[in-house]
Amino acid sequence: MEFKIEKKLKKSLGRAGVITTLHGEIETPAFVAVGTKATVKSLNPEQVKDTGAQAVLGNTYHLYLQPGDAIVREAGGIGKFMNWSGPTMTDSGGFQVFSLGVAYGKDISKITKITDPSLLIPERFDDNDAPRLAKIGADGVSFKSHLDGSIHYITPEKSIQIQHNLGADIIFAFDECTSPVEDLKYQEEALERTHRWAERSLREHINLNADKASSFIGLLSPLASGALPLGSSACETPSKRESSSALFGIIQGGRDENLRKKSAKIISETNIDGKYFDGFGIGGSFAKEDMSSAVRWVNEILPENKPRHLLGIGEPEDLFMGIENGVDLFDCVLPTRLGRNGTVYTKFGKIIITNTKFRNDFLPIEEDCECYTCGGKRSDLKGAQGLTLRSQGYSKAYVAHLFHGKEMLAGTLASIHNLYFIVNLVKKIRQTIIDNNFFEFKKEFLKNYLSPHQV
RNA sequence: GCGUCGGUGGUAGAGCGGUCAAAUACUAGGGACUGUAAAUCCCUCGCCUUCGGGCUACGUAGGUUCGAAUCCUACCCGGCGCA
Repeated sequence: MEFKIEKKLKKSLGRAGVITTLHGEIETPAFVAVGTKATVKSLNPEQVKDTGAQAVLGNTYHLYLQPGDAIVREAGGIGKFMNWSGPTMTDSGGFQVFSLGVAYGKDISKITKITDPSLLIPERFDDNDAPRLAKIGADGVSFKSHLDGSIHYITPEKSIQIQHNLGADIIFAFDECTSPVEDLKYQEEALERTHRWAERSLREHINLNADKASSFIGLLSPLASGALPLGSSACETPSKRESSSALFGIIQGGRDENLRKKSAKIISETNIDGKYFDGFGIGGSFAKEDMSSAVRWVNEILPENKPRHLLGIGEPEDLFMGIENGVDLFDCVLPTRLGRNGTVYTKFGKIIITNTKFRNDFLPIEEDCECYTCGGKRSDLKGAQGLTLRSQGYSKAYVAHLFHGKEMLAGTLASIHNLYFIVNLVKKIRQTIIDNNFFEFKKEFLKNYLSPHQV
């Protein structure tokens, strides 16, 4: 993996660049589609590609449980397995330490509305035997499978081994995403743990690469003698080579400035015999107000020449914030989850498509949207005189009808629109960095998007 | 015509003397969702309300009872059986 910065945003940390992987380039800043279980929910890879998404991010924990990383490896890696030819990434399972741990069954998530963490500290105490599916142990995390209740102990080494089997282009160190509700003392402990795990992740990654390199040499000998192993093809060798991935370290530290900066410093300096992380993830569960400062503190310290991924974010306003503060990659479940649940993005804010007022609204979700759902990607249609026509696309009334009827196509059409909306918002922002009008665009977009007026 | 079973909120369907404005599901209305325990979850769903409560309701009309969706009578409507 390589990363090249093309242009920097003046008076800020922002930049536009290109990440080159063995499966293609990612022009950054970029929004990566989330495909937890090796599928972007309700979309096939072609539909994902048509939204403009350049990469897909799967999940270690989910794919380890089902179908198992051995199967994915046998299939030729997550990309081949899911029939996605572009760049792929996998998350380490670190988020599940949080979502299946302290956050399990609670009203806390990636973004919390609680601004003052001290408000919730008392709750922590009568909370210790609350049911949870993830428990942090001495040198890893024990997970109780949400599928069948079986217990799995995931260590940093295990996470990296699984991720090597999954074979994504970019993989992440195993970390602990902490709850914003935890106090400073806990955040410190957790951060030290994440840092120890980071080093172990990196070490395992390097060891596995070394093993691969030696088995790769081993593979060469029968080829050199012209004796192809039965069942193998000439493609085998390059595909083995393709399995080498880049490892990103993850910064944590909650909302505390010192911890965030310390984490950025330690993770960026972590190395095994002079081998460092290839890029960085910025993790954590935030109160929304804390996010921009946390990102800025971190990115001021991280080396400029390596990509930074703001994990699990975000909403349009978060994307502007992140990009301005030096983030290169984002991923977020919102476009697809909101889509499946009947909420769609528009430049004037989100709308709930099932609302009564859309039942007889025969216009597309956004008339000038270029996504398939809104009709924009239908320019291949020809009129009587051979003129190119713009399809009317699907109307709000129709999409609403599909939701009311619980038709599968509902989630698909809404997800296509949402993913297109977010992916292309980031693309537009990238272009404004290159064209030197980022701040104007940001002001104009957010003025419309955050204002309450209707579509 | 006789007998019999039944008629409950937008729908289906519990309730079978007080704790019933009536379980539950669906529909409907509104909302939430940020490295996916998620095609999920939450709230509302007779009318009025100063949110304490008030009023009208379980086919219709009477009656029994301190009290009836629940018991009795008549009538209306529907299913089934017999003529």
